[in-house]
Amino acid sequence: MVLIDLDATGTATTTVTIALSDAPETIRAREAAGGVRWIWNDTRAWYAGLLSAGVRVARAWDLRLVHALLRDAAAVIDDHGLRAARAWDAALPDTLVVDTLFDLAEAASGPPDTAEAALEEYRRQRDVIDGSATPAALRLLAAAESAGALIAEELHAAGLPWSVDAHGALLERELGERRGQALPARIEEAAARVRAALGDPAASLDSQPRLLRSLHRAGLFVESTSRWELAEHDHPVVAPLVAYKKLMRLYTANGWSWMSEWVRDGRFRPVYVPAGVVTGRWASSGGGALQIPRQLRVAVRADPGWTLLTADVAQLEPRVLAAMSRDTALADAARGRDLYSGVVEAGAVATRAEAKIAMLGAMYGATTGESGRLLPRLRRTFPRAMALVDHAARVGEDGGVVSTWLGRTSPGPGEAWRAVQSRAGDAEASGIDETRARRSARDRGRFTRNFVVQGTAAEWALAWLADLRGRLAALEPVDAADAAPRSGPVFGRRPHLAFYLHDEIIVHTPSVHAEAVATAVRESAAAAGTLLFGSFPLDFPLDLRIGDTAEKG
DNA sequence: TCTAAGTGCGCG
DNA sequence: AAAGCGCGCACTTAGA
Repeated sequence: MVLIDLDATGTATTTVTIALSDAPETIRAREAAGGVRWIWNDTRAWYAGLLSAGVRVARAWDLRLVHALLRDAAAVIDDHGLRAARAWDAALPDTLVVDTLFDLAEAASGPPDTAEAALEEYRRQRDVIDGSATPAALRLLAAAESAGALIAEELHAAGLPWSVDAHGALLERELGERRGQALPARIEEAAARVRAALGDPAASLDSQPRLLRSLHRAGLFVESTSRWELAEHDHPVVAPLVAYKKLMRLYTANGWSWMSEWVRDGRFRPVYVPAGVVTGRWASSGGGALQIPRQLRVAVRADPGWTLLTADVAQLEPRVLAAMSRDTALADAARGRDLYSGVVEAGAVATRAEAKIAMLGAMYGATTGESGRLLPRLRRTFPRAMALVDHAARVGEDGGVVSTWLGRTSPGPGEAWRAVQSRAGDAEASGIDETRARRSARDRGRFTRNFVVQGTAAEWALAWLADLRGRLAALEPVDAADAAPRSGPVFGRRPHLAFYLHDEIIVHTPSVHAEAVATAVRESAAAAGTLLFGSFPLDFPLDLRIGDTAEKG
């Protein structure tokens, strides 16, 4: 089930159904001719196999992901029966996503997999978008989402270059030698120090309730065993316990067993889940791709003859907020410099630290503490930006939905939420009912407040990635002698995205292309800003580094 | 023996 | 123990 849209403008379609067995060669040939967009039920199902067969695809339309977007989008006026087509809600189970295309022919569940169903759904999606309140934005969002789905598979196929030696050296330095079943020596030593400080040689350190009781017996009256609370007390057990937790975390989350499970052939290949978060951010499944500790960055190493380019966007979310609210004061504060310094110069607050805390508080919905205290000053200086997030919060508290810049819409309030609110409105509602209702309303308000900003930032990042992907593909591949074969047949000879995390990317590139890649990364960031926000005067400055490791500065 | 929920911590 | 959003994973205990 594959269809080809032969019309680059996308207004008319000519479709061709391709047999699975012919797919790689047919698609390779049509790609070479150009101007093609592949329409398929689920990118994961198709693209992993194509990539391992050495076939790259320029453009696609992921019916499942676009269906999910349109199902919830507030801009949709006539859904043409889309919401009732529940079969498209099903994701392909992880167990069916394998590296060979052909094993998927008999997929037992997942979205519909006939050409007829796909064509019908595609036409419906086009109709829904064309007849919506914001067709241009939704079209862009659908294209960006689909590009993201391609990129997620490509990131997995290429992988992040990972040095087992550097990782192992770090583990030995921090934990000591690996000792089979037994804990490494440094962890045992830390545990012994904790038990000595507790005066309890048998104390259990890995069970939160038991550890808490041990701490109380030793005279440390904390309410939790979290590092934050421990650090506020002056007690001989604090330092060794914090050290123990730190080492144990490294050992269990990213130790030798993580390495042997997730690093294969010099590559870390996490599974990315595009739009896995309601806001449109990506999630990941397996390998903890989105939680790799900075400490482990030393293990990210370019192949010989290759180098790594790491780039992240400075203060992406407040910049996006400035653009979507058309707040020129905030844009002025951000343009050409560190946004937080600009906020200080605008006179809103006294220090950069205050600016950061206040701005994050505005986007997350802080009400108390330093952040809450600084908010009124931010509102005075940047009224439009603050009005946008305040309004999003109010809509959420009232049970409404909010949308990102391109039209991704938040989920509605659940049945449980409504029940809590309506109970508080009953004649015989108790004070507890009212408190609970108010609190859940506020909770939801903070969610919708953040949704519009986090979600629009995710859209900007998708636009950045999609644009960059095209620029990287246009660079000359290197000779076979300079190849990095572990990056796979498609990416072994050309610069490729190797990692992505919300506002940061790592590109693995032949060294000869490093400067060209840096230019491409900068230009694509600028292009993403223009694509989303037109001529609104705001830049998206990057912190960009080139080197053989991907350590952050 | 399985699942769900709680806790804590890593990332943005 | 986070005040203030969004995640995933490891480990434990409680409950069926």
